[in-house]
Amino acid sequence: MSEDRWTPPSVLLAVDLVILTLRDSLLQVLLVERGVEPYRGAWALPGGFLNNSDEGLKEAAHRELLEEAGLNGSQLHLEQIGTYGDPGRDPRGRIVSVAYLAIAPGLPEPAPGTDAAGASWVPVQEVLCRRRTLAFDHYDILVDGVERAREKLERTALATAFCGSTFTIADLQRVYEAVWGVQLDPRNFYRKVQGVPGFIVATGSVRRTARGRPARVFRAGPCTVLNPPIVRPERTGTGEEKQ
Amino acid sequence: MSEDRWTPPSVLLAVDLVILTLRDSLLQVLLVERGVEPYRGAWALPGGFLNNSDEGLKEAAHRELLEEAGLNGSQLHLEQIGTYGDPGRDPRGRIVSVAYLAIAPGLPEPAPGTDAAGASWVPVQEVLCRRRTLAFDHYDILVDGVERAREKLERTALATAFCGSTFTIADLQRVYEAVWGVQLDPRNFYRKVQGVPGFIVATGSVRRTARGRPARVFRAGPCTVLNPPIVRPERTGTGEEKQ
DNA sequence: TCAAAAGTGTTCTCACTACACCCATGT
DNA sequence: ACATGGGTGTAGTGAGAACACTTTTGA
Repeated sequence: MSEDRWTPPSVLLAVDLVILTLRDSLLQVLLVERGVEPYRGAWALPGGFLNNSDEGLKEAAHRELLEEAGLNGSQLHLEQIGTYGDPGRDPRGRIVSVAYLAIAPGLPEPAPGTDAAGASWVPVQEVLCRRRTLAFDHYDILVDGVERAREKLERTALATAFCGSTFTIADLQRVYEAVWGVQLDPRNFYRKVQGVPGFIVATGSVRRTARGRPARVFRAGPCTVLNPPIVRPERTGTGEEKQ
Repeated sequence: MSEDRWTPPSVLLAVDLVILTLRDSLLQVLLVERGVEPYRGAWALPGGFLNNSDEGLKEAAHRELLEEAGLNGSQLHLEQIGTYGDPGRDPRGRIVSVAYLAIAPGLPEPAPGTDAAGASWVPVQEVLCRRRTLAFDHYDILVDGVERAREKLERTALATAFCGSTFTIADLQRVYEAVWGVQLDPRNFYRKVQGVPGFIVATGSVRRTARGRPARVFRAGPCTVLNPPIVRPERTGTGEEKQ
């Protein structure tokens, strides 16, 4: 505990983003193609270094969100996943990265044409199945981020962050099904979601679709913590746990 | 994404520890009395700066665990809580701190006489009730750490980390009761714990106490994830939710 | 009139709670 | 004998799964 006279080493601090959304009823993540070494040409999570010494961590995450994905931070779910600081995780030197999870409502446009032209949405399954590899330890970060999202769907109103300002219960169900990778019974889901006080509130209007009865339209309610929770069905050992 | 020619600012990286244990059937945390400015004389979580640029984050946590608490890291639960990096959280300058949660079995000796003489175990309740204040943002870190421990008791075998290598089911129950701050039915707890395959395994021997029937002795089983989980009884609104 | 999607009612099952009860020990 | 804590049996309760059924729309 002799912290006098000796100056501790300083490290470079970066922020990486796991930005999830729902597109074509699929859970997708925003990836960028790296334009510089190392891992030039490989896919990676969007991110970057802290701007200056006065920038907060979450503040930096918001800035990267805007710069690299064109997403305006306000009214967008953003939470810290964890910090990844193994020496050797970046060949450039000692770089410690704080990872954030962001949830965006399904955007109509596929990729941001703004700043990072190489950015595009990729189905999470493609990465998880190793059909597409990521730079650095970004695979681990993505896995942790997705798992975080899966957990939080159970007990928080995170699912509404995937939807726009209004949505139907079927929309919400598609979120749960895509993130969890399961099929849910629409009838039971309907009642379960309605049974959580303050989770969703009806707007009064309905939404017409191609066919079938129009669905009531809802918006996110005041409750952020779900009580009772929407419990994820347990993957009863089909043998493909780790796959 | 113009990361050429411009060199990003570096920050000082520290590691802070929330070390929890069970003493006198109370959840306690290890605190140290600060010997230097800032916050000289105040209580704080043990921690310190990274030793050098090649030291891993978890590695640094293990080192601090040994240096400040005299706890040998091996076979000791240690997991990352999160990273706290608000500018201004430390008056000395921009210091980003990665917080770790450590769980130790109840030690017979109250405080480590080793290195940091000012260290001592303090009931978590005393801090949470603001009867004892902490330096920096260590109160927030402690709250997050305790909440993490509470959550993990439900679905992982974390509770066994509070016990020694062997324990009785009543010992385990005391862990759950202390961490959650609730009372549990011993009969139902007994069966519930036994009903989780691989959670605990009987050693065959029994432990005699002052009075009553001797209890069977167990040790931690191979399973780290509890299925079915030990569900925490919900605090049915006694009105003191946020307090 | 039919298909398709929204929304409702009802049964069954299973896990958990509560508590009565038996077992093994020290005093 | 009896107090104390360990361990077992069992009925009642409540939430969720499964699924039959009704409602409302477009074609």
